Amino acid sequence: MRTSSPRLTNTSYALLGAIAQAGPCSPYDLKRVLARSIGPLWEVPHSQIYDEAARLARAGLLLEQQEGTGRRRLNYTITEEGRRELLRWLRMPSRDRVDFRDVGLLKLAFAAELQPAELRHVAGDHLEAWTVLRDDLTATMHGPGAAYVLTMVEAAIRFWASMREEFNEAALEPLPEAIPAPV
Amino acid sequence: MRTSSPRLTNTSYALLGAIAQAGPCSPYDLKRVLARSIGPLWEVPHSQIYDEAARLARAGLLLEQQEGTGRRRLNYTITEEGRRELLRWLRMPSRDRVDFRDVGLLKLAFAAELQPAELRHVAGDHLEAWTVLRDDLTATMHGPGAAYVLTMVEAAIRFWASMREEFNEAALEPLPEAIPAPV
DNA sequence: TGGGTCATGTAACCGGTTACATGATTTT
DNA sequence: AAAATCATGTAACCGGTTACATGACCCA
Repeated sequence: MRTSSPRLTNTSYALLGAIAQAGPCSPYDLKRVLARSIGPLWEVPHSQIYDEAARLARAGLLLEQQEGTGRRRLNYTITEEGRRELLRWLRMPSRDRVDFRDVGLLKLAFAAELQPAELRHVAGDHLEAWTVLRDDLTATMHGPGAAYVLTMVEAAIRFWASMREEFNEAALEPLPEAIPAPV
Repeated sequence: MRTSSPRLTNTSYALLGAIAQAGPCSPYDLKRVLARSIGPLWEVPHSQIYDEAARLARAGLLLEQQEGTGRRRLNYTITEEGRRELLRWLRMPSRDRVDFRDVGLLKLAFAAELQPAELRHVAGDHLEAWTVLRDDLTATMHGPGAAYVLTMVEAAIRFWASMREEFNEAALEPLPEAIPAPV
């Protein structure tokens, strides 16, 4: 049992946490558990789940077992060592940067050359996208993480809504007239 | 001039936008412009800026010129084609997923095994980190993106603050007594 | 029993990260 | 003129993404 693993990533802990939470899992189960607890703002593609689970098994943090019959799929169980590592990480201060990668932020930052009407359109676009996202995760996410993510999503929705209003008004206002030259 | 480029990434548009906004730039200038407009929630390491700027130049979207004297550093200017591509992207509906990768979300999702006191500690940790981040970006970020990011950061701060309160109260409450057996 | 979706995997590529390294400027 | 920091680059590695592919199960 290899106990010295080549550095665990956040994805590693996501898997450890999911298995600790849900019990023995197939990779597909893991995908579903993660969808419920982490949600669509931090997706882990299934191909990565296969890789990462195998890696964690090699590191001795998961136990890998293959079904003897039928689909012969792999099943993973957390080991005592895995649970210890998860708890250690949970208690450890978090030092990682937060990433908030939203194309809306990029566009906003560099949209100086767009007309107000175009900006309103951009804002409407993103308002729509965030609203769809909210409905999606309201339906699919559960647990303590959901409340956090919802908080953030609602904040984004309020922001884009007010931004659209702002440019609505801007678009309705007549363009500033040239100041008449004093006689 | 190669006009068919191998797919532009968000990072590509970040650089295009930065140069459109700030005029001719050295890679180091770009780093600073991005720090101001995109901020610390979407960092682009300087090594990547060098690579990406060279790629954009090969694609004909930036013009690369080397100083003839002194440090002989590279300077980039946006081309007409680059500006067109930037505008095209700005006007295009955004289809990319938003990524919100916050270790706090992970810990929250899988912290079921922690004691209330430990959870309070986690919440305090993240409240502190987000507060530091807010002060940082208040001082360093400027432009329309800053307001958006601030909105999100303030939401996170409110969330973690209320979460810490919640577990404070939980910790203050006496543990539920065993119900006295009826006589 | 055939079509669709669920489930499971493999493989190649590449953007991005991390680490190394050094020259130019500024400060003390 | 030494130290510190600013500025600039290179290079290797690897996690993560994308694309390919196939077998099992369900339902009409």
